[in-house]
Amino acid sequence: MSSLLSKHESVYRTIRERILNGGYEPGERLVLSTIARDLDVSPVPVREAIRRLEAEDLVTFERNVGARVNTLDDEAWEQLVEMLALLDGYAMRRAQCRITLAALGEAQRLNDALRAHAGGPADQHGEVMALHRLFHRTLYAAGDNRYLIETLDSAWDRIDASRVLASRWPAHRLASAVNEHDELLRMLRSGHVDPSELERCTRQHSLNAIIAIRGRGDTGRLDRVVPALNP
Amino acid sequence: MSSLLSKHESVYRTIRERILNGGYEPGERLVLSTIARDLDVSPVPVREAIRRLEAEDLVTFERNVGARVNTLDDEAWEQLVEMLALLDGYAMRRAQCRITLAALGEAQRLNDALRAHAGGPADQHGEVMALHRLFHRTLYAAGDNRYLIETLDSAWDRIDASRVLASRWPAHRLASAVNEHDELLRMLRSGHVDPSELERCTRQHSLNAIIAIRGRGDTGRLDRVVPALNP
DNA sequence: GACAGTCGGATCGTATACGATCCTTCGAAA
DNA sequence: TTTCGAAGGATCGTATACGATCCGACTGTC
Repeated sequence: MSSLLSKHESVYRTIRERILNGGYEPGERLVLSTIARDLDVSPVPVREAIRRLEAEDLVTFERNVGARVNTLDDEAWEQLVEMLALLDGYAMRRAQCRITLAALGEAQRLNDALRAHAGGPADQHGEVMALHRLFHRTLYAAGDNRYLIETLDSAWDRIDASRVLASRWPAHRLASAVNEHDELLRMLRSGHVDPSELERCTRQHSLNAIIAIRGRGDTGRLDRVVPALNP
Repeated sequence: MSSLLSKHESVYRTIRERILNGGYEPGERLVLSTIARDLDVSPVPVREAIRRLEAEDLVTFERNVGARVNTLDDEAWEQLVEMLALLDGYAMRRAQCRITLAALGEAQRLNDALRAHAGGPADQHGEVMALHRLFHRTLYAAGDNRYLIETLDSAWDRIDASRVLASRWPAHRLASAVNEHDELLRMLRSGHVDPSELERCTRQHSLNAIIAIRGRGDTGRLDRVVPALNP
């Protein structure tokens, strides 16, 4: 007789879930004994769960003090997104010669669903973020490199946990992003696009999120170099 | 009265060290109670250490069975190096406009030390690998993006742990790598190199390691496209 | 000889207990 | 009023204990 998940595993998933969708805020303290009582387990499996979250850079643990949900200042957030842009762009390059028609169709459906939200009520931010992440995930999963996918997922997790996009993504950026997605899908389908060019455009699409959050405006275009983050 | 490190922390470092430099082989079992006795602590901090190593993808833990040092098959190894090439190339691009003369000099010294090993006895493989990794680390640390650096370090760790380079790096590859390093340093110093070009060449340098291990030969050149891994 | 079933040792999983550390609070002296 | 220091509570850190699970070996049957 055994449950499917060990206690440590289910505790891990529960805490992680709460961090990612705002149940625990950035900076919030995670007290072992409190969580243990809350989830009806002893502190031991909770400690193990927190160690894993620490290794994933979702929480910070200070000896004899305890754990807190990580916060991201503006500079850290931009550096993280910059890495995500890099990985996403390359994953797209790999996807170009591997993606199936089914995956392309799925991505198109997700982007159409996103378009339906553009200009809509701002209180569906959670759904929009989930759709947007799923759109990208569908594409980079087609790139079929385990390490790229894991690192991308991990980066997205930390971005979600930071609540930066959830609280500061400008509403008008969504429409631009949807158009850029369409453009990327066109490039994928065409079959005649230089891989380097596809990678460059995909990277630029992600970097545009930084520019939008910085409030420098938003080109919504991939076909020219926007103010470069790195000359 | 307290020691500098908690037991869990020092256990973590000890195990990690052994995994990285071959004290524990890929595939080897890590038995909690044995390690605990060996390091003179109770099994509890050992479990925490193993959880962290699991989250770092250095070991795999199976419920009710135990932990093993991770193994990398050829395909996984190539995918990991491919990601490393991507990150390293971009870190170099960032470094181009940030690196100091001191860091450039340090990198040159490390590469000169590497050159001194080329053609030398093959039993100094450990030192060569350490120098090589340090050379790259000096450069991408200059890129000054915390996430790039952490992800690169983590990827190098897993590559070291796999023992693939330690056991299969062809001796002749070292001389080529040293020349490529020189070429990259020249590009960094010149100040007139297109950032995209620098990134491309740096990426290619890392990808050449895959080609060398595959045994397809080794161009030792960065100025033309070698048989592409991704068209 | 092949196979199923049972037993036992090895190992993991978690609860509990208790000492160690930190941080806040409160009070007394300057 | 400010500062120093002691006391107490909150919380962490680790050892120990013991039940649960897995796996290999042994035995008996066909």
